[in-house]
Amino acid sequence: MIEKKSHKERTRARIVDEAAKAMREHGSEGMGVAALMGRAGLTHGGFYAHFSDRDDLVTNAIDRMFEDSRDLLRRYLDGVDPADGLRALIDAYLSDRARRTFERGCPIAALSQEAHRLPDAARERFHSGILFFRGALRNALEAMGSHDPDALSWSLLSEMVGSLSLARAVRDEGAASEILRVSREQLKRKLGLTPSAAKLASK
Amino acid sequence: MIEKKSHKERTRARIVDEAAKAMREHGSEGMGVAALMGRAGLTHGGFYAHFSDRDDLVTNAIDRMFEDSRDLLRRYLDGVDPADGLRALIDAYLSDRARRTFERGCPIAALSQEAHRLPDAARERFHSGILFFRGALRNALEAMGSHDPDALSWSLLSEMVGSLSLARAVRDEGAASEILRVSREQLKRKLGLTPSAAKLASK
DNA sequence: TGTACATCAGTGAACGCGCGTTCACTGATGTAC
DNA sequence: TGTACATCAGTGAACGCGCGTTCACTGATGTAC
Repeated sequence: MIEKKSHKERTRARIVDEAAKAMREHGSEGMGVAALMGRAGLTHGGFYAHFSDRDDLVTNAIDRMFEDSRDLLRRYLDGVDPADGLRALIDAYLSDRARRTFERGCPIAALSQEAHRLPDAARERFHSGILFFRGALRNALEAMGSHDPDALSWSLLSEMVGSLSLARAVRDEGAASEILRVSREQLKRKLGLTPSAAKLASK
Repeated sequence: MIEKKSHKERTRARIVDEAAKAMREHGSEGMGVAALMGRAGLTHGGFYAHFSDRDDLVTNAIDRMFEDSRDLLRRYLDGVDPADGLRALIDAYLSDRARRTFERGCPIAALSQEAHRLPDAARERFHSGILFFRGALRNALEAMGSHDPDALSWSLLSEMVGSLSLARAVRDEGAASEILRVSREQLKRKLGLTPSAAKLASK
């Protein structure tokens, strides 16, 4: 049986989708209710038929962002060789494309520096999202037989988030690309994922 | 001859100091002119005797923050063995104390994720600040005879910034401390700065 | 040294504006018979 | 199938509020003589 969503449910989902996009680009405080509703093709007054207040929306938008992260992690890590998956994930996460794409990018790289200012409920979901993301990395590292996946997963996530944040902050395209390239190489080398290392291992 | 600052210059410096603190905690968009002037012991109307507009202040506050960074880098890296300096810098940057101290913390860890929204002039200074910070790390790595200081300095800065941002975003003190501890250890090991490595080298 | 005056850092009321939120209303949709 | 009615998602005017900014004014400070 196909699960039908009511008209209202679909409208609400559209608002949350737009909020998740806008927050990644303009920050949680930089997204206004009126502008958001306009992007969803509605007028601002209807907002409160869907959410108790703005904080309620922010909380839902955070969850929505981490659903994208969950999909990303599944797409790269589920049902494939964990080393291949991690290598591809690192390349995608630290790509120039990801750097330029704010709307659909990683919520941790977009919002972790303002997480401490999020309303309580939203911050709680953000926290859970970080733990989930790190858990997926940890499991992949463990599956590929890495030593100390507990530590390496935190270190990996730290450099991924920091490198993408730095690359986006820098004003020079060349420098931005270099920052990402360096971290891709350093992380793959550190985790034993370099093509050369793989070739050597298979010989 | 002692350089005397006029009363107005000292007042202006006080406003910029407070702005630099407030922006690191509340973000560049979360600092209001009236609240800021109140913190500096003044009323809001006087603001425009010192700055052309709010953007002008933000630009000056960014510069002010990176002056703190410059002082920090000098304190840890100037006139000491570069490996000792880097080790101490990493321990300080990724300390629980630094994690809790927003007001005087690293501007890159506080604002890089909103740098792309800064007014043009401020963004330019932020960019310069990042290059300066990275340059200091690069020089220290080069001085200690590290291979590829160009790449390692970017990678180091990325993990430092990412780790501190993550540790601040997480809601659990234990997890936050662990994130920092892991990156301290991983970075020192990667750069050949671990006490054990140092001991081994001196034997 | 004392008086008169110019300077100007800082005050505080006021402005237009956009924010989040409320609410009386509209009009399309689905159900009852 | 057609009509009458209830439901309720969405509209748009209005609200109080805090924002950045302006400006006429104050009053402390420093200089001229």
